[in-house]
Amino acid sequence: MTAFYSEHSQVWVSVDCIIFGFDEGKLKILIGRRKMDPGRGEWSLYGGFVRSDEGIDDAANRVLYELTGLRNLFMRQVGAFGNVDRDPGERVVSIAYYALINVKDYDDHLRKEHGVEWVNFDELPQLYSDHNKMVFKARKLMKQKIASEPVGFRLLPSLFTLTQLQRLYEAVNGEPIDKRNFRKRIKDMDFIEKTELIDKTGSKRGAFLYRFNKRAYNEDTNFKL
Amino acid sequence: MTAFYSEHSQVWVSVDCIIFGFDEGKLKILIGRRKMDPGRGEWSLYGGFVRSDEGIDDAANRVLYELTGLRNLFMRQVGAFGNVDRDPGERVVSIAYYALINVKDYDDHLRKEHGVEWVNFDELPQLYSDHNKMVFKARKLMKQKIASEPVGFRLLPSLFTLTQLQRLYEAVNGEPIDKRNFRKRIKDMDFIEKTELIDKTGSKRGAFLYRFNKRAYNEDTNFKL
DNA sequence: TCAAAAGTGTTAGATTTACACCCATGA
DNA sequence: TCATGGGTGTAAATCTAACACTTTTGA
Repeated sequence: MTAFYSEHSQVWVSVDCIIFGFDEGKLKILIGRRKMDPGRGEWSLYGGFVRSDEGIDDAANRVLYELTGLRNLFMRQVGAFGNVDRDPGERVVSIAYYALINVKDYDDHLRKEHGVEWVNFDELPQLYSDHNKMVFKARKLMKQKIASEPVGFRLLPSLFTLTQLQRLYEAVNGEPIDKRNFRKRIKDMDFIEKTELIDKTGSKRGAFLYRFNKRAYNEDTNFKL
Repeated sequence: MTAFYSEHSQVWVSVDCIIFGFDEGKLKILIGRRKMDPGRGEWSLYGGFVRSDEGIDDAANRVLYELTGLRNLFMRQVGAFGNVDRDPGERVVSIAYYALINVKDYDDHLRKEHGVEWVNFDELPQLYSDHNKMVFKARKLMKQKIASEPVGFRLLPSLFTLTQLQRLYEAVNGEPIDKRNFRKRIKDMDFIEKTELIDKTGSKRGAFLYRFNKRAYNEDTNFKL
């Protein structure tokens, strides 16, 4: 190690994950009670320390995998949080990431093993340290992202009805959307494919199921909801 | 220190600054030749290590102040960059920040002392380590920010002509703007105040100087350029 | 038979874009 | 006098938002 480095001090670096889900028409996030000191028992995001042999994105992916058993989740960095006193124990800089998952893909048994729960986004309790700040920023970025790229599908099953899709966008935007205008816009998006399958769980009449065609999207390029 | 922390490894954390300026109708950023190993002699962003007794935002502000002698610059975090091998020497996670400054506010003597130069944004050379990635992301965020909040003024003198303002927005967006439509939009923004002062440096006829009124903006709330 | 969700077009208003000429001045 | 940048309005096109009724079917 050269003198250039050694004259400076090192800190711990961790990652914290804001995991968004969508269920029963509501936006949710995954939180749990902290099992260690400091802050034992407080509501908290799930996280972990970055190891010396892994990049920060790799660390976030590892932590997400440990928690959910899922790979290739949609994940984006929220930013670094590094106030001196943010961690009551030691100096820790934490890098927040948000991820979008389909609630149904997450094995409920595994979820309970980790002691985490889906809570409604707008009934979020106070969280450990600066986690509320992280969640706030994650939400803002996620909202922007979903409005400009078709990643909302990551929160739904691979087959979904237009009403489900509308409810999702309503939950993300926090305001109701006109049904006819919404469907008109969807019809213009060639990468949302209608199938011949019908979902009967949401209504007596039944609704057509749609699917997102990633290939068609890549060719397309225009998105605006 | 509790066992909880000590079983994990620490890393160095640094900040790197993408400093945007606007001069002669072009968007510029401030870079210099690295004066230390590793990477001595390569073009690089200006940065520094985060100290154990300062937050990361404080570190960025300190580094900006060291370099420019300016306080209260408009500054935002770009994100954390933490690939294992991003720094050829040791494991360093770096947090990038971008700042907007008025080129004329930066004392040229001080600039030379630090050995940094204003280079045209679209003639950027290859930079040290992952600094090009940082610049790319900073540019994207800055563009978004300037389109949604009136912070572009931070790149101009406090008195400016409408043509200067238009050139700035053109440089940021990378495409020409219709003069009449632009001025129409500006007229609707009450927080851009016309003064009685006239700038004769840009034309024979002279052009009215305008100023940004922050107070009027805060009351206003609507911005869209 | 009726409650509940699915599905479907049109129109007015707002926003955005395109476009061309006269003005004032210093060289 | 002429070259240069400063300043101004209108009309067409596009986009957005508002709005109500019919269909299907299980309970």
